[in-house]
Amino acid sequence: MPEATDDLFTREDPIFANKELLEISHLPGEGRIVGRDNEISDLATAVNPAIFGQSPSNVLIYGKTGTGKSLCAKYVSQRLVDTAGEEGVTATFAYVDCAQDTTETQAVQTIADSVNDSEITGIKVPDKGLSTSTYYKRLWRILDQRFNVVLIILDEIDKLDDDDILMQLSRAGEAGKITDCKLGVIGISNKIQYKDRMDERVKSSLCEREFVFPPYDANQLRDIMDARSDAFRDGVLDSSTIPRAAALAAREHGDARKAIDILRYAGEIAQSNGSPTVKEVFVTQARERAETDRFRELIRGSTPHSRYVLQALALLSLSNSHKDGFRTSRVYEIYESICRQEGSDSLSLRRVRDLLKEHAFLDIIEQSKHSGGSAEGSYTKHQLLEDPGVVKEVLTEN
DNA sequence: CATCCACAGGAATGAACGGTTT
DNA sequence: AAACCGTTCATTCCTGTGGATG
Repeated sequence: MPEATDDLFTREDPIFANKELLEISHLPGEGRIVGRDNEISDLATAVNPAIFGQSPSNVLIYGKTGTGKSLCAKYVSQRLVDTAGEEGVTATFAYVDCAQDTTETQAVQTIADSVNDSEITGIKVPDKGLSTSTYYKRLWRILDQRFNVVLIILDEIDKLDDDDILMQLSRAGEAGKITDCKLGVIGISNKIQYKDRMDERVKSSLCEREFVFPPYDANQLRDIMDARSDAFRDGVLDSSTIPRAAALAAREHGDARKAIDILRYAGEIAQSNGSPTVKEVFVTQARERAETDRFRELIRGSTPHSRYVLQALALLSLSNSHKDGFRTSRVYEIYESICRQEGSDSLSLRRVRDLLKEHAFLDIIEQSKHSGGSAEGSYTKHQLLEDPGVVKEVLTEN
């Protein structure tokens, strides 16, 4: 609707000039990745052979969330594909978020689907309905048909509930499943201990190279935010805003994603307050909003009972502050009463134990094992890692 | 030193569901 | 239309665990 001149809507955003720069999905272009130069060149040497159509080294990357692991992996892979193309080698890479595709079948499906082009190959990769081995067979066919080299990035590899896919991928060449195509795996994990529970055979082949990404320090975070500051209009950012946000984020976690979230929220708060500039004080409010948003995202899609369990724990933490956790039976009692209140049948104790374990895996709660006392054997205590107030608020929203 | 209790967690099972294939 | 296939959510049964108690 062009050129209408009423003042009902603001047509010029007073704060943001280019907000996409602050979206999590936004991939910074060349020269916009800050403070990861060493990591990038290390990665590049590891996968370098692919340019000549040889097998790239398999790589495992460790590092906490928001340290630029997937960013660098994607960046290097893209550059590799481009460079290989200049050398006349057809290469591609596939990115799998194992937090979403937790099972072997789903992961293979995503890989096959993302490297496929059914117009060229004539191979169809349906979303579901096929057996795992069928997906593999189609994947190998596609790869042999189309590519000389393929890189497979497995992000959050520790969320995978099986090692099977790693086995298959690492042995694909040897077992003669693929003949014309070389395959490299880049695994990304934020749990250092992940390697310990890996199958021995997989470990030796997958961990040819290992890199650890350290958290960003305050200076790097500031550079990262500076690099994206043209998301805002000129002069809108107070000079102290970014340093404040960087200091806050560095002290707490060194997570670049969270830091950028905070910056974006600060801008949105300025917007809704009608403030002409993004003031330093908005940063603190933004941090709180970032927290609740992150938590809401974390439990999105979880079943009602999974929430009740969490709610039970939140209630316990609120009424008994400064306790180092609550044992399963206590949580279960409260959970049962919440169920009665909600008018739904409660699940078995066994099931609730599993639900608690799932939350522990997502770092929403922390579990600790204890033993002692007469007739107590071993038991587990659960403690909320999030702010109980936030948890209760989000869970009782609707 | 065997017993006991309250809890942990593995294994087997199955129903419901949404999809493909032939 | 019937046969398959994988996933998720849940239950039931069963075997460990470990320190105080008699």
